[in-house]
Amino acid sequence: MNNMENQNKKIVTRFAPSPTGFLHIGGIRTALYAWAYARKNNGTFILRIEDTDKAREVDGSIEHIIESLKWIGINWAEGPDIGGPNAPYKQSERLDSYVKYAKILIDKGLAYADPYTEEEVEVFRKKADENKKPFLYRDHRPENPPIWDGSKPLRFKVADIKSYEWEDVVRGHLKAGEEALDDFILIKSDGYPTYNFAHIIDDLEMGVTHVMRGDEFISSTPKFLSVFDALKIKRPEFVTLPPIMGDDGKKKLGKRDGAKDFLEYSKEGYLPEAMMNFLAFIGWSPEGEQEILSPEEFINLFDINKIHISGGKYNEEKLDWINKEHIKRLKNDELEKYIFEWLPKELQIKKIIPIIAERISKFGDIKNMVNSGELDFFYKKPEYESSKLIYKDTIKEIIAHNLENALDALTRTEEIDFTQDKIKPILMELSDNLPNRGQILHPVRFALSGLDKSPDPFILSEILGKEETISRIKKAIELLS
RNA sequence: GGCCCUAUCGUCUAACGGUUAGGACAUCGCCUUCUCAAGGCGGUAAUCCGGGUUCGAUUCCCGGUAGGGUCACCA
Repeated sequence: MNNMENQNKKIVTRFAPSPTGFLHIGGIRTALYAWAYARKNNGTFILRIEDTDKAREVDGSIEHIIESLKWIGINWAEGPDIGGPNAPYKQSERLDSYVKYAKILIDKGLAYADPYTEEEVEVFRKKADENKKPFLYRDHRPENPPIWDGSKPLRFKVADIKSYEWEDVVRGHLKAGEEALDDFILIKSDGYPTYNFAHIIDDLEMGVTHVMRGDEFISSTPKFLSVFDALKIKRPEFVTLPPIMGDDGKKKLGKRDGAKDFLEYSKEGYLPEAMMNFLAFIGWSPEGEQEILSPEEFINLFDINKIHISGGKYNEEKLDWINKEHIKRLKNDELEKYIFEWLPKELQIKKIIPIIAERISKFGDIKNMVNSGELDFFYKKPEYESSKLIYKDTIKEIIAHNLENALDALTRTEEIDFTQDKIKPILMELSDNLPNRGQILHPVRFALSGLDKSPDPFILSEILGKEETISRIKKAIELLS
């Protein structure tokens, strides 16, 4: 019944992080799916900040979260930075709403002040532990609780203790026994609501139709359901996302075990559209076999019914491959912009771009290329031993002779503008008469680069230009004599 | 420990009970090649175990095992 009712409604999804630090790929993935689903259905995507735990709050988190989401290309129609019809979007500014609904529950006799201290509750808990019984607060429900004045926690009173069953878009039919129900805290003694209560009220007031979140909330869903019943409000659709496991172990990815700040990927030179592509596939796959998706293609293909049930590992090798594929698809001017950002002034040569582009999987790799000195020869004459010019066991005189021929041909050619298309035939023609092309191509390449491993001599001479190419070959001949 | 959930190549996954179990990453080999990179072609490699149901189980059911989640005045 829920399903049919919601089909005619405008889709509203939200991402509701708590400002307790940076976001890692797990959080971004949750946001991505909620955003994509709303986008695909012309719905509304809301950003809400769940800042009800003042002790764990970290300064600057909200800005950091917003920056992370914006980088990957997720935008929202309503949020703390832009406002909207359901403002405010920070739970700490919505306390009136929680109190309003709390009072409704109190009036119905479905909420009461908790007279015990934390220590006293702890004693109950320990005792249950010792008896190897699950702890339930409701086993200790006070007979005559005091009037709630805000100084004590306000607890929900489960009226109807029963087994709950519900439908999850991803997991299907789920159920839990009555031990999943308890008199949990709605509003803490500091006046802030708990997640368990606040998110229900907010989702209700903001008209959220689809709740997407990790599987850690499955266990507490019966509690939410009991509140829906108490308040007589309709359940939203539950969309449980599969966990993302760490690269190494089998554990769910978390900040404690190595999950990094999402913005680190930006600093390492990954493309935001590649990150979106990568994240999209951790927990979902489309119908076809296409693996490289633009943001538009992803939104178009996204289907919550194809979200996976079981968790997948975070695989950085796959990320690198996806990123490389996205680099290949970049327009020339975009590619230049990205690559030049990582290059020192003297290496910001247009012609060097394809050489670099096909050798990296992320732009941060350029840093290693620069630091290793393997690009220096583009602006600096190479230093090397003359023996390095020798190809296999070819005798020195032949190498020198071949270099002379190359020099001669390149000097006499009428081409002023050296391009690899023009240089290649010239050198290849010379090499045709040789027992092995390496006898001329190797010394030429080495004369130009001074490196065991480098791009081919044709592209090198194009980048270096006629004058520099000829000069370096001359120098090699001198070294051999 | 109680409750809940999950299980296909090393990894991510596809396969509305009938497929030589498909694809991708990684890996290996070959081709192209003076080296590197890129590219092309190909190979190795999987249904956790045990019972059922069925003419026929990767697929449905039960049990085991393994893994994950959760049992807060955290979200």
